[in-house]
Amino acid sequence: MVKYSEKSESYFQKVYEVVKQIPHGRVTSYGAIARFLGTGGSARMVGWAMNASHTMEEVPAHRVVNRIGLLTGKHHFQGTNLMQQLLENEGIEVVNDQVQDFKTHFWDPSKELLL
DNA sequence: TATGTGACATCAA
DNA sequence: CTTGATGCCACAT
Repeated sequence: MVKYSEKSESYFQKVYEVVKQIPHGRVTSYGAIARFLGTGGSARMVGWAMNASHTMEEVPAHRVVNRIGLLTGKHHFQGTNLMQQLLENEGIEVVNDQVQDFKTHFWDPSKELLL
């Protein structure tokens, strides 16, 4: 059972903010977000935050993939291929649940966002 | 307080 | 190159 409280205004909130700031047509990795937040090794936490994201706010979790550009969390979306559809809708080529030219579409918050 | 969990990341063999 | 094992940290029970 992974259904938790509705509001976790903490680390999750920070993750959401970063994810929301992802430019249209770009994707990032959990590790990049985690490192940007300063937690670094808590990349798994980012994914966990995403888990709650779809139940809390409208966070473009489809723009967040693992470091190899694999849509690991697509099963958490409503549809089976919803995540891929969204990415393709933004001009990102996705094949076999994997982002093509991931390095090209990659968006590093610590570099692009620059805080 | 302690234990379990997670949509990852990284290293070793 | 592929597979396995470990670390990691925040949150929930």
